[in-house]
Amino acid sequence: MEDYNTETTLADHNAFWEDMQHAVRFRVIINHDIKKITFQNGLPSSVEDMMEVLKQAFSITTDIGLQYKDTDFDDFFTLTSTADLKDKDTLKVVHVPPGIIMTTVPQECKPDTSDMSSVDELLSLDSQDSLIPSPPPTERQNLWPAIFPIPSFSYNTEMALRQGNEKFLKDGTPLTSPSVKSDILERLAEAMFSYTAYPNDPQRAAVAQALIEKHPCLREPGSFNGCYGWQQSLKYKCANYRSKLKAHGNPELLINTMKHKQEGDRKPAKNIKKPRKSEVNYLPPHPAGETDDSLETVRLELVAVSRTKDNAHMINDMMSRTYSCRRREVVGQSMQVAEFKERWPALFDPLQVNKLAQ
DNA sequence: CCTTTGATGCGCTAGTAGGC
DNA sequence: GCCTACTAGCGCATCAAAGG
Repeated sequence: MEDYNTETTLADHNAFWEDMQHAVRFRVIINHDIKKITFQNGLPSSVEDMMEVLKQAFSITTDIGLQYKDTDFDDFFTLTSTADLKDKDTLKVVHVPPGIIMTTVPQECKPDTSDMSSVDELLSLDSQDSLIPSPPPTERQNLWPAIFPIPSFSYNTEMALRQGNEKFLKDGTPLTSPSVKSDILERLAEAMFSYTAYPNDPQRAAVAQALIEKHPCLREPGSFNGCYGWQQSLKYKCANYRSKLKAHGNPELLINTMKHKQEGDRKPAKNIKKPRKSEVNYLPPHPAGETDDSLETVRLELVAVSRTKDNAHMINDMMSRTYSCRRREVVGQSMQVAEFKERWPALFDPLQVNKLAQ
């Protein structure tokens, strides 16, 4: 996420604020980013307003929920009132499916897992407990929305669009600007990627349609549906965007590169791995500071520890650390259950299964 | 009726051209 | 150097026709 002058932007949101008080500061966790935010003149009166302010401040384009860290339990709870907050509290931004309002504990916002039966699907479960690490950047909990929400663009682009729309309504002149187009494509690709790394044709068409509906000046005069060019550009952009993320080491995409395919599978279209419906944590990165080798050592220790008694806490910790390894084995190597069981005996321990099912 | 086969279209990665 | 646009070569899913 880009750097952001939070306090300047917040000044624009005075309309949200009621009771003017002294500055209140928060530590805000967004995926792996940890930010600071200061409310100079008191807090928004409602949680919804608070979410809006945070979304604006941190350029979040998707629907979010808010959790706060309770000092008694030392754990996160869903925020139901800004009155629960005090200076220097920790807030956590969680992504929720559009239309779902979080009014209770976070576990109830998990995706539907009632039909999950395989080990692969079992491992896909997210959890707030200690078994699975905190959400990685690639986690997806939002299903593709019925109506795609067009995100906000850069300040320059928004200004150009505002003027462009006014001109379009006056005389029908479409807006064509390479820099505006580039910014729009980048933000749309980012927004689509928050739902899926591989948007299909109907999905891209829906995005293009939503774009020209929101910004009529982007409608293409010669196009049969007004946005076919945008559909094509989004297609190219999604592919180029994936290439870019690959270069940055995104594990979900790296697994589909020729280099990372097994011998004999090194063809572009062969054995492409995509997340399944309802799947989250598809291929999370290793925890900070961990490598394949270091985690392999942990796995070997885990196998040994699994044979001893009174080790639940240690196993929990080690299973948590090695979660990303198991995802790689399940997704990348299509391992047989028997072999998987041999490598990860603790996973099949009743205690661990209960933890996953919670 | 079921299975196999071939045609077709879509979408993937890697690589590249050309513009800025 | 980064971007969009494009191509080559390929795998995969789908579907209709052919064959047993």
